[in-house]
Amino acid sequence: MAALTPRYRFAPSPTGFFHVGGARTALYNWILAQQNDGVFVLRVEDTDESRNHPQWTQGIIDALAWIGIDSGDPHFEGPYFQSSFAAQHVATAEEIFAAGHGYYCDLTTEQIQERAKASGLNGYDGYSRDRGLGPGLGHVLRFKVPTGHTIVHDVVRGEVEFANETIEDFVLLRSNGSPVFLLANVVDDIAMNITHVVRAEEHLPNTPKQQMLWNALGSPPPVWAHVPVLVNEQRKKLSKRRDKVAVEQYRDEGILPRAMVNYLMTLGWAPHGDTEIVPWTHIVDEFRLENVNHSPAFFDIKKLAAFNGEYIRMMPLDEFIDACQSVLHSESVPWPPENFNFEVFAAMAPLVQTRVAVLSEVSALVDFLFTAEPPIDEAAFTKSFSADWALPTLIEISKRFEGCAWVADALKLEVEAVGAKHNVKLGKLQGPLRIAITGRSVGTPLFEPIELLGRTESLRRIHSAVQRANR
RNA sequence: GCCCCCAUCGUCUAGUGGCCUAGGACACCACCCUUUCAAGGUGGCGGCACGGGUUCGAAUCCCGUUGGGGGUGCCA
Repeated sequence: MAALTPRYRFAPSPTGFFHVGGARTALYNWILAQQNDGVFVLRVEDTDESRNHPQWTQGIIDALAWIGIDSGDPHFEGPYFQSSFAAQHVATAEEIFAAGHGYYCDLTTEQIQERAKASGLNGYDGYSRDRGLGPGLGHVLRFKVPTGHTIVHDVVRGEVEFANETIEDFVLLRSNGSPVFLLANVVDDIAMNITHVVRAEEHLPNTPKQQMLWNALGSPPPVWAHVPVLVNEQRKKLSKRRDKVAVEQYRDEGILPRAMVNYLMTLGWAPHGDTEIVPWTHIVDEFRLENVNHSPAFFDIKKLAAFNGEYIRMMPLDEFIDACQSVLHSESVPWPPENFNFEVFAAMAPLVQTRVAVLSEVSALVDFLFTAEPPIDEAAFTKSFSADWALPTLIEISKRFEGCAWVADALKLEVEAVGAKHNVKLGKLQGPLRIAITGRSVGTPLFEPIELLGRTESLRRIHSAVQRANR
């Protein structure tokens, strides 16, 4: 007998953007497919065709590509659209009915609730099981849940046992004849020879229903694995409404895909050893589904940013400069500004690289070099010039700057000389100068950018600040 | 209500009965370095939810309690 090719399905819903929780599950499936020489099957899940927009699916594929899941790879298959198999879903439901595993029911939701209230029991009581109803207007097809127990063998959690009596006869076909998600899912999984279903924990309570369906259709159920969900600070499942969850958003802010992937993999799982920053190949070698944690994990943006900072600092300089190109923008300054100069930026890049965690922070460190009139932080300005030595020393510095050699080291020496004279340390003394040049009180080392800015412009800014302080 | 899952520093985790005085990472704090801010270095703070068992021995196994989450749709 030929060995069965393992097939892992990744089944996101077609909502315009891609969820970080989904990204992690995708990664798990992708790693498993690679480890076992299997196939990663992408199926976009919605029984309602009107929601299958091509651009949404493309968004999912782009996001997958960003985190390193390549749709051109031989291990990648799809995308498939669940809604395009609707006819098959209905036909299968009818098979189930014909085989005696289902029955039609004409009760409305209100009637079911009334019966439940009257009997004191929960949910639907199986009222129509033996009424012999056929398909018809207002009739739903329900699955006849057998007696006994259903045991779900889960790679992550072990055996989970459900008493079938606690599971009501669930709907397969709506009264308008359309199939429900639960059924569509199983039919598609069987049709696509799916062998492993790795998905979020929230699906665990529905798994016995799906497993019954697999059995009713004469197929051995797949290997199940329910991984913990990602939660917000309130410990609630990450929600698109409340939380910042779009992978694309992190991409646009300058999170590096390697950092994102590495961070995501440390939620619910950890590589061996004392360091969590590990290369992707290492993760692929070491990851085991059996070792995935059982409890929900908080998606910590601060830690993500810290990982990203590490990855930024690991980059060779030219790669860093290159990565900056795509994200150089800021809200206050249109980017790239008129007088953007690549050479100048490249000269600044080494000073910037250790000072950002996210690439979008880059512009705020260099924008003053490329704008005619950098906006001035008023509060910082006032504070910097409050010392009695501030204005006189700055004037003195500007005088010295008029004649000295225009290189960073020389500029620094001039400022230090003024400091020695007034008995003010360089760290303090450079405050007013920094505000004058950059408009801010913190930033990269000062003298390199002053050199890059040039004598004329630097002096102009200093004079302008002196005037402002005099007002 | 009913069903299911979960429980180690603030957070993410290591831990699979003795290597645990519970290890690491992020965050936080202090110091060093320093041209502000970072980066880097050193150190610090901080945890096995609770109660019963089992065992010579429990973070680890069992039961219960409490707390959290999820599911329970003619949503996906």
